[in-house]
Parts: sequence; C-alpha cells; structure tokens
Amino acid sequence: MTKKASSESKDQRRLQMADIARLAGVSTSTVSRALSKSPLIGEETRQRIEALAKSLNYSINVGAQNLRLKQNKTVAVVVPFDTASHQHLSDPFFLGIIGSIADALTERGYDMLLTRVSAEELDAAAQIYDTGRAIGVILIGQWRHHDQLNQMAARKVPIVVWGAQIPQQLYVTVGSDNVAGGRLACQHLIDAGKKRIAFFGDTQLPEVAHRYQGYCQALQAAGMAVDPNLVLSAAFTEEGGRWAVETLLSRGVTFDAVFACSDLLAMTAINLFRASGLAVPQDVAVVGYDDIALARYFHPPLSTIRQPIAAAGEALVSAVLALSEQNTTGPQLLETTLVARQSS
Amino acid sequence: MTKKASSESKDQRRLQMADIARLAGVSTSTVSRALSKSPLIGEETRQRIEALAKSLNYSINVGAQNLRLKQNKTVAVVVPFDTASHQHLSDPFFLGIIGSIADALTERGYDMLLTRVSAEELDAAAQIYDTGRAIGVILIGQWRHHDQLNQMAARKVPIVVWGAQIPQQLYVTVGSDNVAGGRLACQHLIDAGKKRIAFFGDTQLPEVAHRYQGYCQALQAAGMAVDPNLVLSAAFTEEGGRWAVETLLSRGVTFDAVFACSDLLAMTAINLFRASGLAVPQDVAVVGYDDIALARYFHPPLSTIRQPIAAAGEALVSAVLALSEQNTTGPQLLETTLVARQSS
DNA sequence: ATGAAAGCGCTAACAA
DNA sequence: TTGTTAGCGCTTTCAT
Repeated sequence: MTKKASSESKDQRRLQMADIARLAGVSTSTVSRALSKSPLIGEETRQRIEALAKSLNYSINVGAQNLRLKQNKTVAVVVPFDTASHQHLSDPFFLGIIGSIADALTERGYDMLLTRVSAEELDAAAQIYDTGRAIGVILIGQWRHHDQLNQMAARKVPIVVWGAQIPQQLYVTVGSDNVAGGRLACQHLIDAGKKRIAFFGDTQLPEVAHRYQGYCQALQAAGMAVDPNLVLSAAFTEEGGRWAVETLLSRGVTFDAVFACSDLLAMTAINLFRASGLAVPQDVAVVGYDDIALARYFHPPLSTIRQPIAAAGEALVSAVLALSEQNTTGPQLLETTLVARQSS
Repeated sequence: MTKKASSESKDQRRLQMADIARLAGVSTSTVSRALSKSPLIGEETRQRIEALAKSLNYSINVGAQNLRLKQNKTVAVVVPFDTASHQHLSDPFFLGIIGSIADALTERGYDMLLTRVSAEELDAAAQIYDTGRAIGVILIGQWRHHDQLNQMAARKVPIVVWGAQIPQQLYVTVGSDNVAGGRLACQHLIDAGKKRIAFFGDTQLPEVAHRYQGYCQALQAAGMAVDPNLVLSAAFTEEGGRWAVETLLSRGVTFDAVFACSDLLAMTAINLFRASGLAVPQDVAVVGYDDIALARYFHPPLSTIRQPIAAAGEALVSAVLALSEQNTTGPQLLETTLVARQSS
C-alpha cells in the first residue's frame, strides 16, 4: 500500500546514480563529477566512486545524459530498398561501405544507427533526425530519389548521400569519380585492342549516367563511335545481367568487350557468355565496377574499377558531422582506380 | 542582457512540444495526448494538432520520451573483430545476417545500433546495455569468446550470440545445425563416389568443431576412416585457404574432395587447385559452407551448405527481445540444407 | 570540495 | 475534454 509497492516485483530495477551516491555516502552531484573526471573532485573520492561504479557495473545512462546535455553522438545510416529493382542490403559493395562507415564512426566515438527504409517513404530518414535519434543521416544509394533528397536538404536535415553530384542539388554527395571510372574502364578495353565495347547499366541512375559519360568520352577520344546497339540498360541485378546478355546476343551485333557497371553484373554476364560458348577474355573481355571482395576470387579474376571504400566511410562521416555542426561542406569526389585482372 | 541572450545565435533551436502547444493555443499535455492518439482527446483538436506538427516537421523527441516512459526500442548488434584472424565486417555471410536482423527489427518497430568492437574489449558490448543505449545485444560471431560471453550472461545482460551451442553455456545461442551441415556436406561427397575427403576449417571454433563432428559421422557411417592428414585447420580467410591447399598438396597424400567450412575458403581453394592443374569437380570436388550470394556466380557454381539467413535474423531478434523482457529462451538450432551445384 | 535545487523534453496522475 | 504538476536520470549553477 505504501509507495514502495509501486516497484515491479520481477524486474530488479536498473542501478542509477542515486544508488551509487547512497552507497558511497555522497550526493549525486559528487558522483556525477567523479564519473566525469571533474577537477572539482578530490582525487581519493574520485577513485573510490569509480571503483564502486565499476564493481557494480554501473554506467551513466546515456539517454538521460544526452537530454540534460542536449547532445547526441549517434549518426543514422539509411539504406533505401527499392521495392522495384530489388537491390537492397544484399549488395556486397554497399555492405562494404557500411562497414567502413562503422569504422569511421567508432573511431570518432559515435554510434551508428542502421535503418532500412522503403524508397517510397524516404522521409523516414528525416524522421530519424527530427525525433532526435541521430544528429545526421548518411544515405546509401541515391537511386532516383533526387527530389526527395533535395527537399530534406532544403529543410536543413544534415544529410549526406553516397552517389553522384548532379545539377541543382541541395544535398551533399560523396561518391567516386564515376566519369573518370567509366573512362578508365573503357580506355583499358580500347588499349587491349577491343573495337566493339558494350555498356551494361541503367543510365537512369545518376552514377551510371556518369559512368556512361566516361565510356563515351573514351570512345570518342579513340575516334570510335558510340553504337546504341551496344548500350544495354541493365539493372544491377542478376536478372538485369541475364536480360542484357540475351538482348545483346539476340541483336546479332558484333562485340568483343563489355563494360558492366557493377561487379555483380559483370560476373553474371561472364557466366552467361561462357554458357553461350564465348571465352572470356578472348572472345569477350569484361570489366566490372566496384571491386568487391569477391572480384579477385572469380574465375577469371575480374578486372574492375575500384571505388575506395575506406576513404568513402571517412568522407561520408566527416561530411555529416560537419553538417550537423552547421558547417557547410561541399561534395566530395573520390578517386577511382583500374584494377586489371584476367577478365580483360 | 535579458535571459533571451542565452540562446545561441547561429543554431536555430529545435522545435519542441511547447512550441506546438503555444502555436495551437493549448497545453503541452494536450499536444502530447493528441500526438499519441489518446482517446481522451477531441477528434478535431487532434487533427488540428497533428496537421500543425506535420507542417512544421515536428516529431516527438524520442530521447526525452524514452526517459519519461522508461522504455527504449533499440537493439545493439555487435560484431567483434578478431585482431588476429582478421575476419570482420567484410565476411559476406555476416553481412547478410546483419541485413536480416535489420529487417526483423524494422518489422517490429525497433532500431538497430551497429557496433564493431575489438575482441579484446568485448565488454564494450555489455556497456551498450549498461548505459541504456540498447535493451539487448546480438553478438555476431562466437569465436573464442566463450568465457567473456558467459560472464555477461551471468550478470543478466540480455545477449544472444550467433554461434554454436556448447556445454556449460549461460548465454543463449542461435545458429545453424552445424553437425547436420557437416554431415550433409560429407555425405554428399561420399554419394558422389569420393573416397578421400579433406576437411578445411579451424576446429578451435565451436561452429567449425561441430561441422567437423558431422564430417566424421558421415565418414564413419560409410565405413571410412578419418585420416588426420586430410584435416587442415585453416582460418576463414584467403590466407587460410592458401595455407590449407599448399599444405595438403605438400603432404603428398591422395585426395579427391574437400569440405571447406566457408564459401570463401572453398572459393580460394578452387582457384588454387585450378592453378595447380587440378580440375574441379573432376579431380577434386569441393563443397563450401554458408551459401553466400556469390556462391552461385562462381565458376564452377559452388556446392555448399545453406544457412538460413532470413530465419537467423528472426530467431536472433525474437530471442533477444524475449530476454530483454525477462523471459527465458533456449538456444535455437536452424536447419541447414545442401545446395548441390557444379563444384561437386 | 561538496550539496541543494533547477531543468533538459516529455508523459501521466490528478484536479477541474 | 483539458490544464497543472511532478518526475524520468542526469548535470550544473549557486551556495556553502
């Protein structure tokens, strides 16, 4: 009947600062100061309290602390999954980036909140910020979300997007230099003596559009024309690869190389070419994009354009932290490199 | 000089409930009730307040709400990285599990905090719970952390581990049936007429030890002896694979098949066998473990033991939620299946 | 060097 | 139906 009765019977209450204070015979202020290493505290008191806390596995409640301090060391990483072109968290490249972001955040003492949101309700990403769960958002995969992203940026949500820099863009992007990457890949195939180089990739996506630009530049620089018959708008999936290969073969045009805009696409293509009796790289040379871990385990080891994953995490994190501190940051273009292996 | 001066000049203060209340001409309680769809509120007031909040992009501050409600809908996912056997967030299989956990949590309205911690300071995982940042922890990768995990469980940290169930275990594990998986793999090779089946994997790890058990069981059931010369304690890495293949070849023993305890290991092995002039599967049949996405893109498409990734996420999440609600849960063994492709 | 008291943004008795 | 008030667990003036 007394107020004591209010505590639930089965769950032993979590320890809190008041408990430590009582046990140590001091006030909560003193405990707070001791645990935050305030210079106001006596050395021996501090040690006593620290020892007590450690022995009881007490740690300051971060939620309460954040509320009081009006701070928060959490960054959200959002992976939109396109309900249509089903490439979500299973893409090895994106997974790699997430890992590198995790590293970069950990290094700076930040926590990472990982969320998947359907592309239709992308403002869920902004919500994470609005609710104060995170001080900023890193969005992996620009896809076709340009307008929604612009809206968020317009209302000052600290958001950084992994993707391509495109005109009229209010949000900050970090991405690899896709134009250079496309040029590198195509140039490499030209250098290998290839004359009829196909392009696999959905040019609706900003990043792919840039890679296509690079592809065209390299062809033009070599005095070769862009043949629309060799350009296949394949999604980043296995089905995309299958469709591209079948379509290409059915068109009956000649080709001796393919630049595929993702390693997955490249691998699917190689398998299908082989199944059709075409030897890689002799009959068809193939270059991929991303340099995922498995590219070099592939047979033949896959030539590809490497995106600098570790640098990506760093750049994304420092951009979002800058934004969250009201500093302005520009877009970042990371360098791509050609990794020539046996598929070309 | 007045109190107004205390507000920082450059950062426009975040909107809060009191602001909405003032703008709507009601009290904060009313706003709170409206936004939480309390039945006590008038329908039209509710709509008015909801509309106002939406138009201003106001969302309830989750931190403050959690503090007041003594709740928290966040689960931590911890990936220890062994500084020695460097397999961390880059393992495609673990990455897949993380994705499936993210799905399972999202479905239940929980947030996911992703953290990498070095294996040496594994109690950082417990800290996440102690500080109230998460109501429970899912740990990916049992490795050799058995004792530390037991200690955490002993002090009632709600923790669920992806790994193998072993004796004297206080913590809850969810994992695939590794013994059955090992048996399946080996049996399949025996059925294919193989007589000298090697085993690649570090049997110090509980899960691998179980797979080894299954391997031995299958051999014995077929009346075949376990030849120690064919058992290679390879780490889950490329170097591990290289070492295993080289050692096996250098021993000069005959062998016609390999059961590798991870797909990565299997792929490395296949590449090296091929480089040594051995044909897969004719000279050496290879079966892997995990069925990572790239297994079927491999050449030849990799036969492997599938671990049920989607089910894994579900099971891990429901276990950790049960624990966090003081319910007891037992360990979960998920079914493994053989996926026979062309490498065997 | 330490304690008392106010308040971070919110919710829920309780009162009206 | 709505407002007033107390308090979630913590930090920090301000006083001692």
